[in-house]
Amino acid sequence: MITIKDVAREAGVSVATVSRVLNENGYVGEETKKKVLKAMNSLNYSPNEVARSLYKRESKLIGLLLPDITNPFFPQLARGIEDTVNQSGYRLLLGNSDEELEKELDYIQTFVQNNVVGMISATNHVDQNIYDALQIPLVLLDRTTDQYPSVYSDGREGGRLAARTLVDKGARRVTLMKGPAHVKPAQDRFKGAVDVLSDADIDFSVLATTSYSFEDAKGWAEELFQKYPNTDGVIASNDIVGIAIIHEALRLGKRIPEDLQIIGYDDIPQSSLSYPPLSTIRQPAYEMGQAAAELLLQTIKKEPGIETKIEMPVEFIERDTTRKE
Amino acid sequence: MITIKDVAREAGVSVATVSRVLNENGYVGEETKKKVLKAMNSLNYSPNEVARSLYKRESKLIGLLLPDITNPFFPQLARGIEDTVNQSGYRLLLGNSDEELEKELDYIQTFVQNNVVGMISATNHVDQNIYDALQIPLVLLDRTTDQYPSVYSDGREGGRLAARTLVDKGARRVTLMKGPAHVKPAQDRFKGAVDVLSDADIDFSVLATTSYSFEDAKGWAEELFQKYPNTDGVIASNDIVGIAIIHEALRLGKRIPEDLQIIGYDDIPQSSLSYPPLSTIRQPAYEMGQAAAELLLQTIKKEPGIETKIEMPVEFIERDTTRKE
DNA sequence: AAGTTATGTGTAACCGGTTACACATAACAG
DNA sequence: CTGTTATGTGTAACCGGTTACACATAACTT
Repeated sequence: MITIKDVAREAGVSVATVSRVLNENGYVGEETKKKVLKAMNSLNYSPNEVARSLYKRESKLIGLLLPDITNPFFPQLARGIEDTVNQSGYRLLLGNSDEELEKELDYIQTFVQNNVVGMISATNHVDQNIYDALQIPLVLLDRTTDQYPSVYSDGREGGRLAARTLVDKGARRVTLMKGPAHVKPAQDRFKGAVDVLSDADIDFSVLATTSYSFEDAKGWAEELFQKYPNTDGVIASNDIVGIAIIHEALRLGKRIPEDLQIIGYDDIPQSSLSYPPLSTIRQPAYEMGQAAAELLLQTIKKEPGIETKIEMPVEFIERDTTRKE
Repeated sequence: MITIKDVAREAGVSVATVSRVLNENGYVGEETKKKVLKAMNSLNYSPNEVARSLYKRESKLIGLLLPDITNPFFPQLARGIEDTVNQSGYRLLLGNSDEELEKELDYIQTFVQNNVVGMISATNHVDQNIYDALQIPLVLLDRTTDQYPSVYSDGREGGRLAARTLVDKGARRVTLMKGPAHVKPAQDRFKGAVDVLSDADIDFSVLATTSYSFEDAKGWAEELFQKYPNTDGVIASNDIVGIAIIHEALRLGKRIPEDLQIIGYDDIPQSSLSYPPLSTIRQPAYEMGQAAAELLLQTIKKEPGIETKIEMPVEFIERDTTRKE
């Protein structure tokens, strides 16, 4: 491994001078600078981040904590974050918590031990005050509290939008799927939809689901039609479940959207590829990732007067599982 | 920040003793150990990884380089890796290269600068000898070369299996979709399929695709039916494209699998949720991730006589886009 | 011309761990 | 009872960077 000492020797200067050239700070003579640069080049020097991080008590790493990257909503978030922080030279330490408090705590500890500059968390144990003692900038993503800067979409409004759309488009026996109870944004959507459905002159039933996994999605879809075979409008807890419902409905010979309208949530990439393409409430995942990353970077730089709560718009994406005018 | 010195002072011993307790090596008296443990506990001490990593020239981080986590095949790989390395106390530094050499080099440099213990790479510039100079254990995933340990599935056989299956099930005008030229495993599949199709008494055409992205998938599907409207069997370059083809075929009023059979590749989770569910060649992504992680851990521990090339089985998953007997 | 400020460079302390080495004492062997 | 080995603990060097500080010289001021 080539160290700063090797470069110093090669260039005939002290390590301090090499460090100054490296960081472009302090005074360095023009000629000296050239010599050092040449030495770095010929030795193929790459400064050790760990040493820098130790002295500065701050690495160029950002901790990213997700519930489960296997859920298609999150890869997009992650890319939005990665692409943004990379531009400022930061890299990601990734952790999946599976919504388990213990894993979450473990990852947070790892992040701290590695001197991360900041953290972005899209998990659910924020209410526990596990982040409080930390002196590290934190941005919450896809959820919000008073305490920390956060980027989220208006779940309540998304839920309302879904319900309003379905009612407007003529659904009269609506089934509302409720997402896992411990997933905060899922509850917001649910409440939003209940707001609207309660005020409308229609029947509706609620089906509670306890996970977002692919394996279970098919089961929720089956349960849905067993319990409520006559429903003519489904508000799915997310797009995966929505796609599973399309699947099951077609299997049962229902016509979409004539017999049954379906509306998803998230707008994951595969939603436009289903047949019929899934109408859904879009959360702009990539952009949310970007926004969270930018907010974190601003917090790190201690930029004054930054907006610390960024609410992203939700939007109805009309495709073919809802009726047209 | 609580350091080892604080603990030493609190326990009334030297830092060396604290370190010995921490690492459970060297001699430590029973009583002393208790005192130190108590001090650690009461101060809520968490040792700084960066300092350890500097001295040992080795961190507890593993670099993971993927083409694009947004492609649904990769989150599963990533989880397989993460879940496995976590058991040995390692964490992941994640990078997406988008198959760009420059990003790949950047990430490799970052990994080195952070003293990673090992790297897992699923990207394509392995032929360039960018990994050669590194003194860091490397495992290739989803591709293979002579030089490095690797975990991959038999693409050639997968391609053959897809073609053989389609021919057996009665397709007579097969369209073979060729994946991006720079993606090695895609070429293997292609060649395998060509092997079989060339030997069979059937017509076939080739449609070249240049990306795996969701946005483009729909375009490939459209192009497919414009160029080869009478095809009765499609070997898709992967499941995303396969799902897009189902979508387009249904839109055009084709019956699946009566008029058109489709076979995908990968078996991503959403493939079973399409309608009709997509028949496909399965690569066991999660298990491949696990295997790669285990192989890397063994390499790190310098376990002797380990198998360095692990070929995972491919398997035909029969669903409803191919005809049954 | 003397005083002040700007520029250029090196020495050594520091970041928070790990460990080689020195030293002391206890346990054991013959 | 002395020599050897095992056990327990502390001091200080080390990992590879960054930077406070000291010092020297050059460039301005007035």
